[in-house]
Amino acid sequence: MKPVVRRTTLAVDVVVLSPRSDALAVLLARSPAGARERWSLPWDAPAVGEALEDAAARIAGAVLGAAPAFFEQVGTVSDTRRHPGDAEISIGIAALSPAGVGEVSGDAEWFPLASLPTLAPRHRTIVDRAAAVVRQRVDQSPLAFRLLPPTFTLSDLQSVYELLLSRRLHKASFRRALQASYLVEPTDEWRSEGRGRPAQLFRYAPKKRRGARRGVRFDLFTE
Amino acid sequence: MKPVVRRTTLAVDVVVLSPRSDALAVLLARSPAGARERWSLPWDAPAVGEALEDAAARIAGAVLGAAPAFFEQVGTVSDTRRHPGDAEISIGIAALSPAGVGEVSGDAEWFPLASLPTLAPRHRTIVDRAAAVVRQRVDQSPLAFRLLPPTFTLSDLQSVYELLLSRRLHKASFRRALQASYLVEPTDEWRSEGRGRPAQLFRYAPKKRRGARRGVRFDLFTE
DNA sequence: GACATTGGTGCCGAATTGTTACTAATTCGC
DNA sequence: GCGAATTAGTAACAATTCGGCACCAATGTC
Repeated sequence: MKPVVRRTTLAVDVVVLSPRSDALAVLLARSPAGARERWSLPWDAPAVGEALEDAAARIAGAVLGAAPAFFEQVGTVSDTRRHPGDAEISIGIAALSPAGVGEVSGDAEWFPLASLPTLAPRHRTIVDRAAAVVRQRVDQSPLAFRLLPPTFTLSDLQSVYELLLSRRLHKASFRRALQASYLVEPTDEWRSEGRGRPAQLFRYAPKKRRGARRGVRFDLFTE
Repeated sequence: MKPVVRRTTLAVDVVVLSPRSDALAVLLARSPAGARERWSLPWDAPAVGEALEDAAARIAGAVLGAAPAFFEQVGTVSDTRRHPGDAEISIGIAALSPAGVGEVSGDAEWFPLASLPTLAPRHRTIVDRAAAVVRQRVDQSPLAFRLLPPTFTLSDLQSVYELLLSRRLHKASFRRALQASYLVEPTDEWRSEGRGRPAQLFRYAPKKRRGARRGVRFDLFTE
């Protein structure tokens, strides 16, 4: 039996994540009148010939006012859970946007991940997958740097990691590991945030990594 | 502007991976006459209402003779690289099958990852992504156990990890880490492989994991 | 029975990690 | 002005983990 392709309906659903007021937040768009839920993820169909990440950039940009800097697929779903546009197939894409970037239009709003409004069931699934993927990949990929502006303090960076991992980290250990990784370099600027000692600003500038081959870590299993 | 879904053509492309003759191998199907390449990944469209992993199980099962035990999406592609059935959208799914399982039909064959025949460009992309995803997730998910039969020796397990990671591991460290993880339990069976001391057989039986919270690992970045 | 081969463990020095404590530079309140 | 509060950054130490080596165990081969 020769395989054949099938025609179906398709949507790209984008989970824009950004640190807002000390929590990891998702950008939701107000649904058009008559929808079952008041809020939904930004979504649309990709244009003909448009790459999926380009579609995600366009969709996120329309709501955020600026295109996020980083995209990652978090899974394609085809189950029976309802999609706002009744697409059979949804491609879920996480987009990371630095804190403070973008001018959210009146039809959109940031919601902390921990207190989302009701979403269409498929959108709820995609948000959960996006959060899981981001948390899983945070120490294999420089995701945290995509949630920060080009220059940042080490305390900023640590805060982002604490948001993503949902736990406190030890300052000295964090900085020691970062130092050893040659991922950041200091600038000659300093930021004064009001009270406290001013902090030096760093930028993400990964250097030559000598192969830091480590043993197998069985203790990182998530299932 | 209200978003709308778009109709498109869809295929599920499956990368069946299994250790065969001391290498990680991919199962390829002989292409029908007239195709540009002699070999291709097993693929088909999902049936209406069929979940993607179910479709992957059906597609892999038809070629392998037995359904693999584990599936994981490795990315959906919509670029212009050619698909054997000219699908606009391909959903790539990795399937892991234990060594020795299945009776490959005459129309299929195992190829070591390192020496694949020419594939349609999109299939080549999907194979590369599958290999990358499996290698990245090998110490976050019990993938290696899905490439082994229900009982196995610790040397078998270490060999699979070495195949997946493409490097040698230290025996004592490997076993120490495994011991501490409570992922396997011994059976009372032993296997004699000809020469050498017989090895005890173990089975995958993950126990209560006390939260082994570790620090951030900047040295695992892959890009 | 010596030897080769594979399985499995004990031990030790080196490297890494978690923690506590300390110093540094600034603002705030008086 | 000056000490308390606050945030940044580092030193030093103890505990743990890791990699390598050596060794013992059990089997087949000659």
